[in-house]
Parts: sequence; structure tokens; C-alpha cells
Amino acid sequence: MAPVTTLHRPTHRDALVAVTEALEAGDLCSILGRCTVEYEGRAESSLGAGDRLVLLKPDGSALVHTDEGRTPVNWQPPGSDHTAAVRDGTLHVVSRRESPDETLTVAFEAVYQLTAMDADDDRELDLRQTEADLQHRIVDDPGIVEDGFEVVEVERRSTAGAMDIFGRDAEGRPVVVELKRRRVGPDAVGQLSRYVEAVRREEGFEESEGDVRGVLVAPSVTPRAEELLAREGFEFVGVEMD
Amino acid sequence: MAPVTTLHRPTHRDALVAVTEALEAGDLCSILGRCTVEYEGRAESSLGAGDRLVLLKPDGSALVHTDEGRTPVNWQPPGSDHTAAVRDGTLHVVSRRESPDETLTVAFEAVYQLTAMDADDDRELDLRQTEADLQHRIVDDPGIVEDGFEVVEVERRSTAGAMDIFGRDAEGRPVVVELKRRRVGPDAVGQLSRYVEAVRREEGFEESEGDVRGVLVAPSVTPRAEELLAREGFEFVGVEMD
DNA sequence: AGGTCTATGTCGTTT
DNA sequence: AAACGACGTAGACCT
Repeated sequence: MAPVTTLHRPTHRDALVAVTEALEAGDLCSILGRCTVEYEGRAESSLGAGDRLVLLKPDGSALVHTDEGRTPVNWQPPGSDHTAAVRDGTLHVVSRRESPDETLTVAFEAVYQLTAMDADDDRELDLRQTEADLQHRIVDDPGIVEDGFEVVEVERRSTAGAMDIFGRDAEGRPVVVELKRRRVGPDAVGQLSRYVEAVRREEGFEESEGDVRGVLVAPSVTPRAEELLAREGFEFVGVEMD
Repeated sequence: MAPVTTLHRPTHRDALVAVTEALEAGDLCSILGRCTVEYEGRAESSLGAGDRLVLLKPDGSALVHTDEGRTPVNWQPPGSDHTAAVRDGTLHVVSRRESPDETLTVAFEAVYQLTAMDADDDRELDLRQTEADLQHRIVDDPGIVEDGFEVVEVERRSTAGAMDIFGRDAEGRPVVVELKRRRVGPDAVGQLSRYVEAVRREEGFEESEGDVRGVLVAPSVTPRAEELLAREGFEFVGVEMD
């Protein structure tokens, strides 16, 4: 039934009790208040006082959201330990993790509202039009790459890593296929290049079945990527994602 | 003073009024409730019913958070248009944007709590230990790269893009420096490689001042990246970020 | 609006 | 735990 308990403009001491209980209970805890934020870990940051929403999750995530942006100004990843304390009469929320050693400290001047929700949520997101979907489509219909193309192996491993699709063209030449769900830049060409080079090094293809081909399959290419493709002698095949 | 107004278990019609007013007023709006979520745009997704926190920001961002993860299950970037409506007696929140055309639809079976905050926040995040900081450090003290190194140009542009630092070594040979604030993988070597190639192509360095050198400056390198560096004849210089 | 790159990227998967 | 790559990446900066 998802009980939700709310405190309005609680004293810092009452807020402390409520946060502690919410963390104990495994509740999703949302705090609206005026706060400063310090972070130290992989990098470090300071944020002056402002009105923000702080979200503490039972999995150890912490998020500090301002009134702008999709991305939190500050955060802590899942697996962190949240603790609350009152120091100098003000509420402090600290989230720590080790490896890497990182600490997020939120100091509230004022707490406007504190809410704890016992969230009931067992549904998982069903996401379509991913790169994996494109891979499956090509396995089902290799002609998407080109006439006569055959899939030999998916996620074939090499010293350069796993390539999306390894196959053969109509003449039996080895083909490395790199997939992207969106318009590709220079980085994707670099990736394809590393795989093709690895296949060339690892197997004596040149003499037996012809040189290794590289094919990039994506909705479109940027100009710089196109130039790189041409320079490396690779090809591009356009696909729609829907 | 950040007025915060809260509704507890409002009717869907009352929730509609409150959301609409909050969006009008430019408030940060947080909704706790049981909902399903549909997304269609660059990809598409469905999410079954569960208890979540939905955050609507005055800049047009929308976030749907479950009780797990740093990343929202679903979202809409800043610049989207939020609208609310009651259909079949239940509250629907829709966030749309064009270019790309994307729609997020949140349908509430139940609203546990609805909060609007007139957030006052003009402070910006001060972030340290970024790549830009490393760049400044090297401009101030080029010896970090190597003895006798001189910075010629920062963000020098080439047909392959802007390189972090372009300089000369003690013998006057051209050096392309690529910076990373953390341990680097194969992609960074590819980047360096593209810049070095561009410089080689664009200028007749080989004959006049010797071959173009490539140096990767970062805290550390992964094995695959190290192998690539060696193969391309590039060098690595280790730095601490603190 | 599109291209390119950084990020405390995060997240999943595999070694 | 480290490595590697995908992500509806987001965000910044530049053309």
C-alpha cells in the first residue's frame, strides 16, 4: 500500500530521527531543503547554499537535484552508506563508499519537507531499439548487411576485444561488422579498425581468402567518421532503427 | 523563503490542478505515486506499475526514479514541455519535446503525495580535478610531460579535431599530447592516433623537424591501451590528479 | 542544428 | 576487482 510519511518544516532533530528511521526501514527518502554540498572522491566539488531536493535510496544511491538539469548536481552511486547527524544544530547527511573512496556531504540550513516512502516496485524496464535488437535483426536476416553475407559468429573475441558480428561475404572473405544504434562518429571507426587489425594479425587471411573487410552498420555517419572510413578502406551500411 | 506546498493522497483532479499550477509557477514539482511509464523517441520503452518518484523541473526536465539506481528509469531532457491531464479518472503526466521527437507518458493509478517548491538556487557547482585543470597544470609546468617540453598551442585544431596540447620536445620535434583525468582505455589511444595522423598529413614535419610524437598523459593505462600505444609508437606519462 | 569530446559519467557483462 | 563497451547517455563548447 506504500505508506508515505511526511514531516513539514521539522526541527533538525526531528528530521534526523525521521531520516534515520527511513534508512533503517529501507524506505525511499526525499528531503526538500536549503543546503550546501561537498564532494570528495574521484574528483572534488563544492556547492553553495540553495534550495534542492535530496533523494536517498535504500540501495545506497544518493542524488542532489537543483531546479535545473537532467543530471544531479551531486550524487553518490548505489552501494554507498548513508548516515545522518545533527552538528551545530543543523542536519548533516553523509554518504560514503570505499573503492573508490568517496564522500558526499549535504549540510541543511533548513529542512522544508521530509518524506519517506516504502516503495513497492518489482517491474523492470522493457527497452526496445537497442544495439542488441539490431544484432538480432541481422542474425535473422544477414542480407541487411549485404547480399550473400553470412553470420559466422556473434561477439567473436579477439585480442582487441569482442566484435559485434564476424561473418563472410559472398566471395568467402572475412567481414567484421560493427553496429551502432545511432549516428556514428570517429570513435566507432576506431573501434572497427582495432577489430579488423586484430583479425588480420591473428589469422592468415590475406593469402587464403582475401583481405579482411570492415563494415559499419548504423543509421548514419558524421563527416569526420566518413572520411576515416574511406581512409581505412571500410564500408558503411545504413539502417533504420524502427 | 522557498514556499513548499504539499497535497497528501489528493484526488486525481486535485492533483491535476496542483501540477498545472506548479508548472505554471515555475516550481519544482515532485510526485510520489504508483504509475506506469511509456517512452517513445530515440528508442522506446514500457514500464509496468510500481511506486516511484516523478520529478518535474521548471526547465523542462522530467525524471522518473524507482527505489534503485543512480539513473532514472525514464526521463526527459531539459527543454521538454510538461502537461498534465485526467483521463479515465486517472492522472496522466506527459512530457514532450521535438528534435528529436520524444514523448514520456506517466500514468498514475494512485498519487500518494504531490509537492511543489519554489526553489531559490543561484549557486553554481565548483568542480576540481577535471581534465581542464590538468591542462592548466601542464601549461604552467610543461616539465610534467617531460624535460624540455614546450607548449606551443592548447586546443590546436586539425582536420581530426582539436588536440588537447600541441608542443615541441627538447629537440624541436612536434608533440601531440592527449590528456585524460582517469585511467585510459583503447579509445584514448585511437583519439591520440587520429590527431597525430592529422598533424603528419597536414604539415611536412618528417623531413624538417623529425616525426610527430604522440604522448598520452593520464593516471594510468589499461593493458589493451598499453599494447596499442606500443604498436603505434606512442608514449605514456603518468600523473596524479590531486 | 550538428559535430566532437568530457564525465565524479552510469550500467551491464565478462574475465 | 579490473576491463571493455553500450547508453534514449547528458552536457559543454564550437562552427
